[in-house]
Amino acid sequence: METVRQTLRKRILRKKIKNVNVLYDRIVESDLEEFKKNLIGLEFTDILRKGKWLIFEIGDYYLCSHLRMEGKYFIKDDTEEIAKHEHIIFTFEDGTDLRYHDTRKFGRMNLVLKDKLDTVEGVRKQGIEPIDPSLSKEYLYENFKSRKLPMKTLLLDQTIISGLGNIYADEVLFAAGINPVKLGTEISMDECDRIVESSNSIIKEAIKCGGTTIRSYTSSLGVTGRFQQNLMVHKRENEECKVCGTIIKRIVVGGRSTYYCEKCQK
DNA sequence: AGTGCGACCCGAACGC
DNA sequence: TGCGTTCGGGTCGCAC
Repeated sequence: METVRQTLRKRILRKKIKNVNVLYDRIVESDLEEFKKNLIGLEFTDILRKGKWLIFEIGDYYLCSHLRMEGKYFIKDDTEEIAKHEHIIFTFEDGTDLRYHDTRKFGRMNLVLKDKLDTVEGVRKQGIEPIDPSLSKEYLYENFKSRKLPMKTLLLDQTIISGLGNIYADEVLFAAGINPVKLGTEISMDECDRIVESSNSIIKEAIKCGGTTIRSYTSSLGVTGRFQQNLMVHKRENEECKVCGTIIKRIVVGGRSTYYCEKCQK
């Protein structure tokens, strides 16, 4: 998401919106008519990010956008035909479009006045980012110690740590040497410290790499990440652990595919 | 209150 | 150059 933010930021700021075309209503959670009308004539002035939410600054508003599993943004000439799965189209006065593409239609957008940002529940409830220095072992310990849920599930809880998805959660647990099914109630202060360190270094490195692209087709704006080369466990079922050679296992935790090394992760 | 699980969608990958 | 089934980079709501 940070890669998407940085790339988009270079390409769409200071361009006046001439038209907004919504082809699939349910993506827009805020009032649809306001969404279609209020953005016309305005320019994006900045793009922020909170966890996996992109937050476009525009006039008196924030446009909050969550891409969920497969949402992507493309910039195209406005003369190009609308492709399948392009659901929301912002047309700029310079003849280009910003197009939101989402195969599974899971993504969501909310247009809110700036002082109402907290009314977007998902945005408001975000926890602390791995790259935020205020993420501490004490904070994690307090949030984990009473929870009878597997650590894998707790790392995916965006209200505790903000921004870890299924890939990075597996990688953080591997780097921290923690078994994904270990319960929050069983976790030590030292393990929390390792989660702070691992999540910070993994996310920083992933941002440097331009993110992770697993499925081989074009990602947002045609940008392809390189972090998949650094993956130690995720999507590596039946392959050897790069540290100890043990065969990587795949299990399901909280309904999510989970990859781990049973020797390295106790 | 906290936890488990189906729903939301669709295409790709898989099994036969 | 089949066809049905399963699975998934995420989150929410509902049942228990």
